[in-house]
Amino acid sequence: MNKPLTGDEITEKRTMLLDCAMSILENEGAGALTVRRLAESAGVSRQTPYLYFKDKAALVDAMRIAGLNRLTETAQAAVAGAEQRDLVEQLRLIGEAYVRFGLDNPALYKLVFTPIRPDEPPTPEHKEAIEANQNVAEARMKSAWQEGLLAMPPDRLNNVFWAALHGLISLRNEGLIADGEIFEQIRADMDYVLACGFINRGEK
Amino acid sequence: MNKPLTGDEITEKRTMLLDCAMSILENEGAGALTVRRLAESAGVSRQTPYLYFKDKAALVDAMRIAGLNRLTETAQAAVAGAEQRDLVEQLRLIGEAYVRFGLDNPALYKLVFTPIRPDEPPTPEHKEAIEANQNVAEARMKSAWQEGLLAMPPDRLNNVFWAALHGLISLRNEGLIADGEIFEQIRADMDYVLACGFINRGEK
DNA sequence: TACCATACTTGACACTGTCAATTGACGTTG
DNA sequence: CAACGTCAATTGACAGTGTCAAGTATGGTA
Repeated sequence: MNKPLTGDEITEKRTMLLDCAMSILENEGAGALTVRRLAESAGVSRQTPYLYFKDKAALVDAMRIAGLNRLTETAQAAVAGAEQRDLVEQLRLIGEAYVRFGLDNPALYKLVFTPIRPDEPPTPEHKEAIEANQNVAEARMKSAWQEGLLAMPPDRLNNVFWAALHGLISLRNEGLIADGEIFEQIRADMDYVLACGFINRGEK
Repeated sequence: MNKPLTGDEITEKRTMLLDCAMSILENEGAGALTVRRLAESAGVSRQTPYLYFKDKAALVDAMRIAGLNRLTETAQAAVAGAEQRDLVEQLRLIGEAYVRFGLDNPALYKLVFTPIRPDEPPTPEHKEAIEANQNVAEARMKSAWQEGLLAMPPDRLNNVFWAALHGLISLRNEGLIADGEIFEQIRADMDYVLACGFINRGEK
């Protein structure tokens, strides 16, 4: 190979490397995620990842965005068939999908929400991915707001809602909540938060 | 020096090393926190820290616990003179101290709430420190619960309360909330969460 | 005075991220 | 058609990391 790569070839190899990195992260933990290990696992030479990612930090950033998008899709899929149902019920489904994702992919979840370079601001792409992620729940809340169902502005309710989920997942990832308890807990917490935000909840 | 160190000497040197590590973390960021750098800054030889901490992970664990205790003390100090005031107001003070701590010591805050070894459970000492930290707010909520002021069990309200704070601080640490906004936001969010948890809030 | 337990230091190693020089395969051009 | 030049890909090298293991030195004890 000698000629300049087409844009497609570049993104293809990038996603190939990203997938490899993802499976290393899931299967062997964050500690095993090293550039050399990635190169070996991808069947390329040591330095090749640097042709597609400026840094290791850039690689991890890309992983973060990919993980975030995956989380967004998971949440969207959770409400895919329930568009007609109660808004509160939809939010419950979203929250549950969110927590399940955090439990199923603890390493990825932590990676997604742990910035590597605290000094530098997040890239626009990253910011966009986060907004898309938050929007899954927030869009529902905006609908509810327009229908006059909400006791507080939707972005604020979404903050509290998301923060409560995030806090619970973090607590569990630190081993401070037993696996068995967390699903009841998340359900009850969601109910409380939503009860706080909605003027009158639907049923049961 | 040749004779066995007394327990006091050991803990003295341990805390000396811990303080050094803390100031490195604050002044130069987490990336600069290396064992060699710590040794140099403490005026001892490369390997000396290993005489007092089994691992680098053990050192960081100790820092985590120290930071957690410092946070606990900060929160306690925030309500020290306000024991007689409204419970909701006390919780506001605690929450504000909490957020202020997170903003003032972002590196330490992140360290405290980021487990290094996700596989191993937290040590008893760490667990104890976390419980003490959570207890600052939870004790107030238990009082309120006994006075019949709460709409939900105190531990659950505390979960939501703490998770909302933690989520907000994390968001800011990732640069997703501007510094100027966060204090109004935290205040409003606290009000909402407490309004959710308390049957009837105090005043204003 | 000789010893020796023990705090501390230095040597060494495997491993990391990453820069710089090298290689090697192809389309272009003389 | 052959020499070239371009550029993906590889390998060499280096500083820096955590940490084991061997060495050094110091001061109480026999």
